[in-house]
Amino acid sequence: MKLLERLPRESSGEYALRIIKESIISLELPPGSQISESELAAEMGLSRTPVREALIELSKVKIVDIQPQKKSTIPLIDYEMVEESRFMRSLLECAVVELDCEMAAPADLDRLRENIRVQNLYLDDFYSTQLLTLDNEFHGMLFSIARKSQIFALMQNISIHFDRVRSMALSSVKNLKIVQDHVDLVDAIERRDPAAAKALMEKHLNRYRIDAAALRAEYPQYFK
Amino acid sequence: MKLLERLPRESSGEYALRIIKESIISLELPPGSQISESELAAEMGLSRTPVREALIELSKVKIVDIQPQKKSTIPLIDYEMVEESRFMRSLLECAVVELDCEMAAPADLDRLRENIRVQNLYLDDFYSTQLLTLDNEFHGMLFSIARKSQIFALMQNISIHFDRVRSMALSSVKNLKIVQDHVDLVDAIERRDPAAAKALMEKHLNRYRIDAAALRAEYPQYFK
DNA sequence: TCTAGTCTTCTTGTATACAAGTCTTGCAGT
DNA sequence: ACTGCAAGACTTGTATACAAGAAGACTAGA
Repeated sequence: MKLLERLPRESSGEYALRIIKESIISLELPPGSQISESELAAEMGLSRTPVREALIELSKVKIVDIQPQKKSTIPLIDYEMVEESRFMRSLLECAVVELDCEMAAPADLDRLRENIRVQNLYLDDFYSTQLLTLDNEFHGMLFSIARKSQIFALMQNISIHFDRVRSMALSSVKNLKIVQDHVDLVDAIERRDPAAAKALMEKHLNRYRIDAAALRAEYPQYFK
Repeated sequence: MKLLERLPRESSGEYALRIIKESIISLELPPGSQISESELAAEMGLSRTPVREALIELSKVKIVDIQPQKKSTIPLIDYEMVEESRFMRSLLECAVVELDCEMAAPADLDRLRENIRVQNLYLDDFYSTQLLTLDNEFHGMLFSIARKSQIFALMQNISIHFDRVRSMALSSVKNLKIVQDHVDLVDAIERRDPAAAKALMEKHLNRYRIDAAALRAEYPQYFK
């Protein structure tokens, strides 16, 4: 478990949630592994309480499996769950980019393009965590512009299933396509072309569907 | 706060969450009111811990507002949030009934019709809680049939905003229409007619949009 | 009278102690 | 050798004690 720095004014609970979430996505807490409130708390230098709160939240979206009075584990990757997560994202994101075509102000487009510019800086970097973060921010902006931030927050939770698979799959070759998708998306929004924007988003999110089959062959121990 | 019976094998935390959620929907914890972990715990005969866990979960979907070290309140009804919630439901439910048209087995249709039959028994009842529960079960079944249960669970959380408004608006006249909608929906699914099913669902969920304006006039103190 | 400061009392946040359930391990009896 | 039971070492669940921050009231001083 990699201990990141604690952000200013971040409560212990928020800190625990952030660290655990990152560790699951980065596979430092690998699928199938057993976890313990006490152990995690000790590693992070906290008490069980905030760690427990974090685990409870993660268990709500089945990214942590709490078996009362027995044990807690990081579930194996359940392809049905990944697909359910992808289905939900696809629906919501497509609807949101359509709204964006009506609602995006010039300043919004500037912010999106600035984000993409930074994405390009990290393109060749092996440390794709940065790129993942920027990607999340990009999609978050699309929701924010359409005044659907709360939905984005909710979706983030179930998307962890998705992100975990993504972090196994990301290669710099793919990254190139992904960033280009973002460019095309912003262009479509600027042209106020909802049909094109929706189609682009659908294609964009579909890039991850193909990966799963190959990954399953490569890391069979992580799959159900 | 109405104390319901504790279900068998229900943990304190689950119990607390259920009671608090019901109390918010039924307006026994009215919008704008201040709440306190200690008070709620005392009323329910529990310690702060499980109550706190429940409040944290509810605060994630902004149906409880926790101001650290200050106070916690039940937020006023925020129409933007209700609309966001309705937007999300509409999108997901419409997509799901389309799937149901392909995926529903005869046994599934039977279970749906049985639920509707019971709905009719409670039609004239003033205690619409029963009807609300049946309605939720009905929609839950639609998700389950399409193998999208996790999405339904997630959606339930943000739907509290919606349900709170619903519980102010439900009248037996409306109930009649709602139950008829359900009948029509199941018919469309049986006919394997996704276009009709989607249209019906959209109309069905739209019934609640109209209410909000009138309610705001009637209960201005509950709105932001 | 007004203002500044402090103290009391509330809140939530965190740590710790204890309860209760589950599984394993080892020992005793057959 | 095998079976059954009991003790212990885990787990998570719950209760309680304490810390820290915020807000208001009250007092002392100008």
